[in-house]
Amino acid sequence: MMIKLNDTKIESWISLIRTQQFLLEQVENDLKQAGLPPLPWYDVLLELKRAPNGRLRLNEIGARILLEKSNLTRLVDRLENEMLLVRATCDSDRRGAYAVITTKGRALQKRMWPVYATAIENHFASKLTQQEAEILLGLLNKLDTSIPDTSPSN
Amino acid sequence: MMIKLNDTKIESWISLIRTQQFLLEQVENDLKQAGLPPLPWYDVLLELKRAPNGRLRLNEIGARILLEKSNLTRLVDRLENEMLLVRATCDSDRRGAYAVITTKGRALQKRMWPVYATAIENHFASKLTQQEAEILLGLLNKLDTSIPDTSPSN
DNA sequence: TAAGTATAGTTGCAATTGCAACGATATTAC
DNA sequence: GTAATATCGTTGCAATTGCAACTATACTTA
Repeated sequence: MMIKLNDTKIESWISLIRTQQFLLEQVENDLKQAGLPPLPWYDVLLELKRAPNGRLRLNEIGARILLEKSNLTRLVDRLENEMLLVRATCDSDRRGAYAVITTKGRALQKRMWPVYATAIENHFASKLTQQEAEILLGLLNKLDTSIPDTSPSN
Repeated sequence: MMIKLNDTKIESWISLIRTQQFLLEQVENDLKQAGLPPLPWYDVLLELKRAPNGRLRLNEIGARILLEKSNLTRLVDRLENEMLLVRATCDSDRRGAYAVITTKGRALQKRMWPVYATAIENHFASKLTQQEAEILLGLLNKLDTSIPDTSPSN
């Protein structure tokens, strides 16, 4: 069963893990240097901002960003404490809760994006040509048969 | 400064983050299902196994696998508690410590590899042709100008 | 409609992480 | 040689994560 697993494939697996970890650290670091909160905050705010009425079930957020539901609960807690979003009850399904982005939340998302974008550019995008980025994207898409899609993230 | 950052590049950035996170979760999960410890344990054991005399400065381990030094200290603590390695003092630099893999440590590494390899095959390698893996590796290498190298990992 | 099962979100707890401070050496510059 | 500085590894602490248990509500099936 391991017949097909050769060195190149192992190397690219390791490289995928390490490179992502390394780049993510750099980007998180840039955010921190700029006095901004970590990336998961951005992810949540962005998803909310994009959603109609700036509201999404916790549920749906969890599907978009890869996050355990208990961790999401607490991430939302933190954002709510900072008044970046508020929770709203859901009438159609009373087990559920909405998260609704606030003006303050929208402002923070807006403030984070240029820093995030610059970090992506510096640590990632500047190292690839346009064509290479396309190829990379294609390969990554082959790898995740089951991940929710990812549209441009500003 | 953001002139060059277009949607394809953003998408491939996001996809890199998500895909790696997703795949890593799957692989960690397989390890756990098999009753085996998490990947960082394997990484340390593998580096030690490869090193001459099965010994490495904590220092050097930290350089090979991406890990904060305080986290490494504690990871080594855990492995030492399980007697998978032992610490040894370093005479040439008395601030430092060696980690030395034990027979039990070598055995665990050997036991983990087939499970890890199968997981890599199932979640990653099987989704790429040989040629695609090579291209991916090439692109990833362009992205990390500064990561310590990664040779085949069995 | 009642019983059984599934799902949404929360909570408690233990394990892991990240960060800053520290002690002990090494290294550098004078 | 000695003071200043840097590095190695450890520790304390706060924040984050992962997991399992739990409450409340929804769905399914008979």
